[in-house]
Amino acid sequence: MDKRDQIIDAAIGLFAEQGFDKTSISAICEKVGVSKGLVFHHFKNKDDLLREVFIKITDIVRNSGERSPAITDPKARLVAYIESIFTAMSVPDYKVLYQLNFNVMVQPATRTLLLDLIEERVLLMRQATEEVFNYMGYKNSAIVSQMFVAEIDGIALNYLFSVEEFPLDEIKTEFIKKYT
Amino acid sequence: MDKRDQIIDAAIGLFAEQGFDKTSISAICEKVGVSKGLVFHHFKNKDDLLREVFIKITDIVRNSGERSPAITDPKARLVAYIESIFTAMSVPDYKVLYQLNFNVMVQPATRTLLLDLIEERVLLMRQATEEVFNYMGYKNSAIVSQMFVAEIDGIALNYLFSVEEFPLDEIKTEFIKKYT
Amino acid sequence: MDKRDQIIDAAIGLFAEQGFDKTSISAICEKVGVSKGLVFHHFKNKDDLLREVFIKITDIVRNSGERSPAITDPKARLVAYIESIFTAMSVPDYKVLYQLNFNVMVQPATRTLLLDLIEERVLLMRQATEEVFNYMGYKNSAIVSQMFVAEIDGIALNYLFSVEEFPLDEIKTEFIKKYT
Amino acid sequence: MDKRDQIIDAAIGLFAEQGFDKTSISAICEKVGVSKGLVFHHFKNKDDLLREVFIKITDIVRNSGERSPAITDPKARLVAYIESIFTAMSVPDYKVLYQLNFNVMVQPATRTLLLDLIEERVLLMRQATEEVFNYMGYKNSAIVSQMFVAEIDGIALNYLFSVEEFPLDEIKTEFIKKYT
DNA sequence: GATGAATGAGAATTCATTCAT
DNA sequence: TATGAATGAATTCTCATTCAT
Repeated sequence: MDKRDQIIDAAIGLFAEQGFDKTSISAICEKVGVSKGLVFHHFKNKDDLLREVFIKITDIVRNSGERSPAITDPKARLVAYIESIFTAMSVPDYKVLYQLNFNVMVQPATRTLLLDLIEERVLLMRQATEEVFNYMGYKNSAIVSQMFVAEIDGIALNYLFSVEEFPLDEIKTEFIKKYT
Repeated sequence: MDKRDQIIDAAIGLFAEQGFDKTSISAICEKVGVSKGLVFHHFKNKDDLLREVFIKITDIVRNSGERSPAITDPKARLVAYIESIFTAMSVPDYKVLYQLNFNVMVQPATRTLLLDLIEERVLLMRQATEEVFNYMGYKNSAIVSQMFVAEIDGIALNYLFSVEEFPLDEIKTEFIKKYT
Repeated sequence: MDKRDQIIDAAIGLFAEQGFDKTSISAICEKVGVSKGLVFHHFKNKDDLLREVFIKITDIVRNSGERSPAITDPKARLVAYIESIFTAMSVPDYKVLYQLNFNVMVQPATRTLLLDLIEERVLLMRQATEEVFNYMGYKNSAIVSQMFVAEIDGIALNYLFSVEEFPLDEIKTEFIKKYT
Repeated sequence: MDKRDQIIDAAIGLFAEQGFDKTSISAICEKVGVSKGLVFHHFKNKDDLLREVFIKITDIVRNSGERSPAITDPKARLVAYIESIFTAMSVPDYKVLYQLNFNVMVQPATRTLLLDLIEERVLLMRQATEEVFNYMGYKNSAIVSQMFVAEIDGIALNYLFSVEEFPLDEIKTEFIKKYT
């Protein structure tokens, strides 16, 4: 794999684990085994690297979402949708992405930096959700899906950052019940 | 007001606005008009200051929550509870606290630092919520209130950090509908 | 002497010897025996240090110029004036200041940075010169003194940066002859 | 034109505008549209490039000076000589060369690097000047021409780097008057 | 001739923290 | 309590230069 890609991947991991600010370029270099110079050869600065990281994550999320099979029953489709989300949340590889996501959205500095990319991603998720709710015949699907997305965010947040064990499965069951 | 308290207050504001990492001790000193020496006279180090900040916020939250009047009707009580939460969210003074809260919880370094205090606060909120659901006769009030808290978190997150305008009132209405 | 002043003095020497760009903060620190941190404690950044250096030099020049005795004969006064300038040029302590001066004025980046201070100093010198020429009864003393100052600059430049030996005394004699 | 020549030309422009130190090889590459590798293929290092730049400028100056027509009257010849110098100073294309010249002569590092080339050029100018003064019958033409060259330098310096408008024409008139 | 990935040395700057006063 | 000089470690970033292709 390309050194440039290796750097991005290492950055994804470290940014997620330690946060953007607490991750030094040196740490990334050590992980990949390249010089600091190379990072600045490929990326204008640290902020630029973060943007590229964010773009790559969005791509991963986008591509992973496309394998939903064609389910015709509206209710079954919603259930499948919710389940795919909860599954993604608990896959180790994806956990990291979620963590990074929150990290970056909540931090004022990084948030500003990525505002356009965040907006793009939010839209992406809202559209996918709205479609499902439309298919179920909701009249106020716009509001409902905005709430739905928010709630999923909250559950992910509590799951990923909970102090004690988080009963994801029970929550999922309850969540599905509420929406069907 | 005590210089010590002034420092804590300034820190709350700056930590919320810029994040813990991006806020330098110097910036706090400038805002309050004291020397760096004084900050380290009152607080062992920057981490210690953050803990004091977090403790003060928990106190504010705790005290603000106690003025709920005794409502006897279960459903009305839940509605009042939800409404008090949504109201708190939108009061400017409290917004800052929420922001700081997310900031600190999502950042691995600060999260570790405050783990015990976070746990205490989470418990506090969960108990208050569980009581309301118990009163409504929920059998699985433990799970439901955990989900409820998570969802509130998500809504707060989306409200506070949304790119576009967030329709808090419509979401509130929909949210109440779902739980009653 | 104050550490701050020591830093400025060391900077004057090194900036003159090596040029502003080629002088690292580390080099200054080594010369004075302080940490890099201290330099940035006293000066906002390297540019700021340069400004303080320039201000100090202007002060030195200003104070050194005031000891001209009251000579009544116009011609004698001009000669004394020219001689004081040529003397200053050749005193080792002052040589450094001249060198730094040229260095900083010719370099686009530093020039821009110091524009206001340079202007102030140029005015200072022009006024002193114009007074002397006025006293001699020149009608176009404005132009003549501007030319005079320019010529002095040129002579200093050639003297300070000449490849071979520069016959300062002969030039002085010739220069005086031309103006009297 | 040769890529090598294009690089030199771009370097002349950038070195003059920003100074040698502040001009990165990358900047030159961008301007010409070539890779960094190519620059180091043609020039041993950045210092070598500067030498080539200086050599090219000396050539330009040398060639431009040769078109002086044969004037027999000594005084007229001096006036023509002075006028050709003042004219050169104000032609935009030449201004850049003068600027670069000062830049490089005053900066200790570059000065050392180019010492032999500078000496050659200084000699060139001094000889041309001395010839004119000899033709006018000056006995001490060596000293006079050294002073003359210095003064011209000073006037150029003040003209090129003056804060306010510099009255080049009036100065020229006055300058000619003084020497005739 | 020509490219561009890769390096390594060094630069400015930031910042928590200590300590003498 | 209160100040502010002083430190040292870490961090981002720049840049000339090399080298395989």
